[in-house]
Amino acid sequence: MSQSKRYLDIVRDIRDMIRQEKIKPGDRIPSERELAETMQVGRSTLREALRSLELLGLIETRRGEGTFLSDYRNHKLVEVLSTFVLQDNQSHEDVFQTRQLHEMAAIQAICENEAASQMRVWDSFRLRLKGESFQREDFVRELMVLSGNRLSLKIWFLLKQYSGNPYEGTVSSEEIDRMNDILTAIERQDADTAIREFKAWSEWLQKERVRNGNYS
Amino acid sequence: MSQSKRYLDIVRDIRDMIRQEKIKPGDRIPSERELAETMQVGRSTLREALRSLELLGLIETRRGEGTFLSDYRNHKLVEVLSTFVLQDNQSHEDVFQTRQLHEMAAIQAICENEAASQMRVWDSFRLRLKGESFQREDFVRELMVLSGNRLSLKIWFLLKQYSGNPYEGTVSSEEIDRMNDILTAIERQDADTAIREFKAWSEWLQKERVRNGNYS
DNA sequence: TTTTGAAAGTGGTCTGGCCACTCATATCCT
DNA sequence: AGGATATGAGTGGCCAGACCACTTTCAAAA
Repeated sequence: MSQSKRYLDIVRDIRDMIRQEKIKPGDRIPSERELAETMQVGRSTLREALRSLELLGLIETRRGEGTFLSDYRNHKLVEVLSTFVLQDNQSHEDVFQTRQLHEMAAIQAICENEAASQMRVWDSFRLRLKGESFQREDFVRELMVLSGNRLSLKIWFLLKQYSGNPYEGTVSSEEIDRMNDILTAIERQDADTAIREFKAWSEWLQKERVRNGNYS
Repeated sequence: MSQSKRYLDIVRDIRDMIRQEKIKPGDRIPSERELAETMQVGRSTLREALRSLELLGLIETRRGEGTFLSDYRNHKLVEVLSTFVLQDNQSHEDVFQTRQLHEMAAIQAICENEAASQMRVWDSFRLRLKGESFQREDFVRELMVLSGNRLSLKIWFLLKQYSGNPYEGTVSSEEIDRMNDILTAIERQDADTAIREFKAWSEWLQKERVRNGNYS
């Protein structure tokens, strides 16, 4: 099996090892020399696999200390991929649309959930909206979390990074009004309105970014 | 600058080289030995960078031939999603909802696209619907493709596999009626109806699977 | 007890080599 | 002459061994 490409087997083996041995983020994994021997493979080949995993942000290596399993939320993947891939307008558009798709679906889910739409979260939101340092991203992330779909949340998280911090910065006074409208619609479980308002804000923000040339 | 981690510099250098020399997808990039020399770096280090890029799907290496720049659109974003995000215990429900989400969004996109909703594809569909061997999966996949969002298509494909062939089998006569309704709605660009009908079918099918215990 | 420094362990890198494979070219046989 | 075959150059895949730079540890020295 697996004709050529030993390093790919190693990537898989390491992944399996991490699962089976229940290695948690932050834990140390065996040294390169040790792994190379147990896997019956040259150290350079093993390193090719490790470097790949490191570029993905799955592991973190510290000279003189060892190799550690890192928190997957810190992956550098998006950085690398975006610098290579995002020259393509179609890709850029696809990412935006897909991200927006998950966001709107989250709002839909929240509105359909009787309990969620009556939570105190909304009051808390409004309070924070008045504060100085309310970040756009907090607003959207909270919505994603409240949707209850963890898979969707994770996909959204990756896409967000991939498109280069689309929600960077704090909200302006105009945006506060928009957000209040969205929250109000959610509270009365009016999904259509909430989504329409959100979409309008989302696309306004996107145009704003393009105008300011906020691309990497 | 960039103390330690030469291979990261190389990743960047290669990217710059690709841009400046206007290397297009499918083109061949210099050999490992050649690159190593021009970049004043050992071949093993150079290889670590190349393997990383390969794992991301940015380049393609063929033994005996060389290294080639691969199509940006083949980036491994979704594959990464699968290994890093899908690995932990996700409920079937999350996967189902997210898959359905992408499907409904595809229908929405098709309906909003004037050209797509007037394509001949629909006639072709109807013809095939009458045939014996019409697979459920063909129907949905075609919709995903027609949506035009390749990223969404990839995510859908992944989720479909992950949930164990939800569209296995051929359509029954009852389903043919459902599908005809969906197609008709799409043709008159009635997204709401099309989505509602699709959702009904999708959830009916899901219940059918649960009843038959068709889980992987 | 505190400081120091040597040793062990680790990742980072390079060199040089061998193998397996592809391809273009030259050569040989019919 | 034309088609099959052998050869050699070029390429990626892999390995062993060697340094280097760095962090940790712990025992010896102050």
